Amino acid sequence: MKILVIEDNRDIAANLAEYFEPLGHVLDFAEDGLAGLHLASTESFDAIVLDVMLPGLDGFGVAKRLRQDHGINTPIIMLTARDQLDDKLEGFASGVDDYLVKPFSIKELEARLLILDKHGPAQSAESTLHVDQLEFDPITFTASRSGAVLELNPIQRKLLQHLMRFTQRVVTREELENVVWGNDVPDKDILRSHIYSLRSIIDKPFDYPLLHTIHGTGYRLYKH
Amino acid sequence: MKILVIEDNRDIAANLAEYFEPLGHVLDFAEDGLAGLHLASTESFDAIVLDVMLPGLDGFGVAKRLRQDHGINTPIIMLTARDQLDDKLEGFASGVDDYLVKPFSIKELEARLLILDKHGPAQSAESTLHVDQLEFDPITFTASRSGAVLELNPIQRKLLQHLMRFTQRVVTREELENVVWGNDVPDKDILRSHIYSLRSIIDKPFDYPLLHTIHGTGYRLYKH
DNA sequence: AATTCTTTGTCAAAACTTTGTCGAAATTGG
DNA sequence: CCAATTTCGACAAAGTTTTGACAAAGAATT
Repeated sequence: MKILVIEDNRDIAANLAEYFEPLGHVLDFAEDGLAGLHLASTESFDAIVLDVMLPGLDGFGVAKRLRQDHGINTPIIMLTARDQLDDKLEGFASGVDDYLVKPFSIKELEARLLILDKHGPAQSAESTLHVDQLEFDPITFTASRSGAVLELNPIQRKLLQHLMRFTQRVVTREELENVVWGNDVPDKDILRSHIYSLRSIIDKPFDYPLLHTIHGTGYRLYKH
Repeated sequence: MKILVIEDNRDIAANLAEYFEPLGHVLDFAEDGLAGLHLASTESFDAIVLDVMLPGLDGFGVAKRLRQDHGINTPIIMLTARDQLDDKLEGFASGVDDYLVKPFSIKELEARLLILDKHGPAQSAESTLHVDQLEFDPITFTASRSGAVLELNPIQRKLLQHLMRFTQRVVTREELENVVWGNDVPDKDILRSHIYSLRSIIDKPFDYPLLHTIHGTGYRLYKH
């Protein structure tokens, strides 16, 4: 497993390294929120261990920005101090998958990391998305426009789901690329092809388009 | 949602309360099997979270007596330790609706509770399952399509049962693998073979297929 | 308003991945 | 030991993703 540890306390970081590296895991470290955010959004990890208290950008900020600005859904385990228990709620709201209260047993951390690795980030039951005549049900993976069923392949599905979730704002190309390929984005132009094929399914057969290009930035899905 | 938590570990109970109560759910707690049984049979809950290991009457006993002696079919999610996975079958036989292996991510529990809430106790493991012309009786383990009896071996049975229980959503390969083999999944390609043999029994002899492939993800059993 | 430059759209063929098929070998349980 | 079940492997079929070349649209510069 490749794990990113965002933690400013060097003792804790060193302990984690000592325990996990001999087990064959690869750890990367960041000592503050911004450095962590940068690493997390440019490289690909199986999990992120994130302290709440960090110099500069705190843990919530990191989690929120990773999820919202970069479309990255690598599982995150948050470390909180016992007197910050209320923070857990804020943590879950910012997209954290699990938390541990400090001081924690390193074995417990290991167990939870393994669970996240195996089951992936728990997608809490999402409900059907609507944008004008468009409908997408993330449970059955069925999409339709004005009642007509749309056949989507996996990439088109991911793009549509993300665009529908954030219909109220412009979605950047980079963000879409992260949603589809994680941090291993293949080539600059490939997204264009997929947007084209998505359009030919969700827009072309209908009266007016819903997927609009924001030149120089990205796309936005909405009724004009 | 009103949820009964039957769990003797106070840390776990406290964590559940901290996470779920601010979300607007109401939790009741019991610290042993008998107390849980009493609460569950005198009050009404939307779901029960039940630990296997309890002082006195264990989780299976609670589930069995709730279902059999009290006729209560409130959805039950069972919490099992990692080394008790083999108990799963016993659990389903006692009327448990779903499982989580400890330690678990609280978000995963939330997701499963929401699913049970949405699809209700009608989906409980004990009642006959119907999907279009397909029928499966989980008590006698007999399956039929349009009245014709289908002979299934154990793996085919588990696959069909799971697919029928979750007919309303896409079931991932990984999930099916876990259902059949627990956490010791043998090899990537074996599930394919079993799906093939399941299809040749439940679909091939009939007019139209019910088991559909969701490319890149898994399968879904439904009438198109 | 014409030119150049950059970004985005279009499309089909090639490369690649995932899934289906089925016989044979290995394993399991009565 | 035998019969049923499960695993395994190899190839075929189906489906998906990438690639590249050119066209069209939009922005910037003169």
